[in-house]
Amino acid sequence: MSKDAMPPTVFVVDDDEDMRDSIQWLMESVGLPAQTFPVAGEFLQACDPLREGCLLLDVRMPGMSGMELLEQLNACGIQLPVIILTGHGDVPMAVRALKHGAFDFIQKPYNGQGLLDQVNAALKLDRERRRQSREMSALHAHYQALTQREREIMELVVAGDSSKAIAKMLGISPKTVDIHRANIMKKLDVHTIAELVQSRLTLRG
Amino acid sequence: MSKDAMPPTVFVVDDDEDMRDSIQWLMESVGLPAQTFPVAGEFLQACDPLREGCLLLDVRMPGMSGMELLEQLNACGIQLPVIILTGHGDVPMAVRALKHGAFDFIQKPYNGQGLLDQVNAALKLDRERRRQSREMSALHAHYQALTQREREIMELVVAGDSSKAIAKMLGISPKTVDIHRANIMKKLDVHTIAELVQSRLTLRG
DNA sequence: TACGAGATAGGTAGAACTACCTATTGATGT
DNA sequence: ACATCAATAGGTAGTTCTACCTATCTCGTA
Repeated sequence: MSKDAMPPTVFVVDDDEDMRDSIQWLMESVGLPAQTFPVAGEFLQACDPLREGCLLLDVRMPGMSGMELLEQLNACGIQLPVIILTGHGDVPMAVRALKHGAFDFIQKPYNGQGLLDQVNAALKLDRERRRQSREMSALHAHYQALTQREREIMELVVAGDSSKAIAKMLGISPKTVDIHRANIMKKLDVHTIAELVQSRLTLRG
Repeated sequence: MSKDAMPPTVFVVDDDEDMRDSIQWLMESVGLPAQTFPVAGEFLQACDPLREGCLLLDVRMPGMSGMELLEQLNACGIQLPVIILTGHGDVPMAVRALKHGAFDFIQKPYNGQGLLDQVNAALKLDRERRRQSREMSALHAHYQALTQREREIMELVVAGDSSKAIAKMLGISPKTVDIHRANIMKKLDVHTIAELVQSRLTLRG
């Protein structure tokens, strides 16, 4: 089974074995595969950005703390939704976690159904993010197929310049600009200016 | 002085008069105008979306709670950055506030400089939001000038349909579609399809 | 009732775009 | 040395868009 065809997984990082086991049991009781790690570093090693899921993360642990791991994941650009689950939380810590993009901050002892609800919400968010990111990457692949000259001309077309105007700017024949335009449209698989502009704006402003 | 030319103001809602006075003193000591309210409802009445600033909000108060006010502001679409400032906060409350868009959640007794830092950050966010919103509103005003039929046709044009195709869809003459297109371009003050699509996409995805 | 706005539609002319075709030049890689 | 790709450019035909013009019909309002 290829990685991105694997089912969404609930990753758990907690130094307390009983806690890992009970969360794993809870998740699997509703059919959610869970994978547990006793230390943050181990998860970071094994972490694969292509794996779909969410992360249940303890804060106070030997070695790297949960907060550090959260910030590390941000720094790596890993978008996995993170639910902080801690027995020693306070308000400033919760604020800091949420400001760093944590999906939720829950205190132990956790409420089983409440935790499942949040896990499902987190998984839904991850699915949605990956769906959007897939749409982008298809466009992005096409965009990569463009030559330097084609990209240059594409920007001018998207900005609203006519072939004639572009030709004047670049000091080439309008005919050549038309050829480039045709190649751009073909490579990006769009058929009108409107679609071209839309796809360009979808790939960052 | 017109409302939007007024300086950014720090609004304070707290039922404790000493607290209001000390915050007001703190803000004015660094040249920030402050305006205080003893109850949430009073602020909601006086609240003007055009006034620039941020809101320092207590949670536990007679009448409407700070949390209710925060959610009320969201419901009204008022974007003012809100800093929750409370002596009786706990983790779930902080999580709830931040998830409802609060800018920060600070526990009393507050640290003077820390609070000022957050207030300044909140004011900066508000400035930035209003700058963007001003850019939109110029476009938006033009968009309001369009008739229903023109908007309908604009959507189709932006989607990449040709005049002929649009005419067929609406059961009218391509000529009429051209007339509408010309009116749209004139009213929105754009001169090419590319500009039209760009301005449309700037006004919501 | 008369006026203006909005939607409808036609004509004409020119500009711009699109889809085909061929062809040369220079760089890059096998 | 030969093949491929990128960039250049021309031709021709057909479609689409744009910019002017006039005109009718219907509504709601002054």
